[in-house]
Amino acid sequence: MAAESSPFPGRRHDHDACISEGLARAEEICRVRRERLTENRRAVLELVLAEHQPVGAYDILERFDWRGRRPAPAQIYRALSFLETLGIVHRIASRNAYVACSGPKEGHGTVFLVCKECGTVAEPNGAGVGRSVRELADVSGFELHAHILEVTGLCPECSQASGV
Amino acid sequence: MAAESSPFPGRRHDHDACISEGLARAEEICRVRRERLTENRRAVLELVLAEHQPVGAYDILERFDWRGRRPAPAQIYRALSFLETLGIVHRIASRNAYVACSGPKEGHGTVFLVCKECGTVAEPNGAGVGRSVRELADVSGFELHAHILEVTGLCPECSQASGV
DNA sequence: TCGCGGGATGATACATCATTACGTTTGATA
DNA sequence: TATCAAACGTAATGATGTATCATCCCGCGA
Repeated sequence: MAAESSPFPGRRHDHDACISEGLARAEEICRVRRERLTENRRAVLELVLAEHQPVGAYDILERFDWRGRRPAPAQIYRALSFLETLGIVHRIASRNAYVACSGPKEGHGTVFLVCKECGTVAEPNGAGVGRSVRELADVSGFELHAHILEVTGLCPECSQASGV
Repeated sequence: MAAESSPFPGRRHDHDACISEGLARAEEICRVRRERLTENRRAVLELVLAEHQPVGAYDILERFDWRGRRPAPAQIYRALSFLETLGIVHRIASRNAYVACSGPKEGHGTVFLVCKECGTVAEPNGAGVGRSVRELADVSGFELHAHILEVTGLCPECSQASGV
């Protein structure tokens, strides 16, 4: 049952589907917000979507060889911050790296499970944590604006591989 | 009652006491663990304790003018990571900066309330959040090792000043 | 007290991550 | 098609964090 509700992508999931879903979501959000998903932004998003591990901006830069040209860091960062405002890419502060949002679940973008072993990042439903955070803020007299929780440990697969 | 249990240091708290308590704790921990609180480490700790705002490593570097010499970054980082292993300094990843631990409460080092306005960081009791995180990890099949929650918003004083 | 060994330091260089500045291009729209 | 704001291309620079290695210092045993 844990496996069923696990937010981790299985070893053998259809990754092409992840990518096309991610792109489709981006297009939809841009359409609604009347923003432009330019070639640059789309290319950066594809490179972030390509893995479930967080990717550094300079990693993207290296992999980015769009028509033989090679962009400067600023270009990558511009695309990344645009994609962040759209909520389809999140920054993992503890790693100075970026991951694609795994879906528009409740509390998405607030909780990240980061595997120490394989680096995979999962984004579980953060509703429960969200409640705890609101309580805590209330009690502390703190006016809550946002929160991010980064959890480190071992993902189901790496945990099995090492522990058992 | 919110004020009573607020983890934020009041405007007029005895800050010298904060500093000497912090140093005393560090000495005690070092004594127990048979580690050395060298002059460097103590100097860095004092500079981190000097404020309730997170301090960047290079800020420390600038303020550090120990007998006219000027240390290199590595020295600051070495002291900081030592102090982190002791648990008396914590890194605020979202700010690339460091704060002194406000005390050995339950769940200390796991939750930080960061004021957008004045930058003050408070470290509330993270037990409730800790439970949510364990539940979440369980459900996700994730082997939990550590977690850090960074909450942004307005501290009680800034909230009063701006909102009301 | 001497000297040995491991941890801490001092110093240089370098690696990595991110932003600023500014002129040019592009695309929506009036 | 003229216009203007947004996005791009490019160079430079700033901010943060590590690697390396010779040297120093302190606790500890002879």
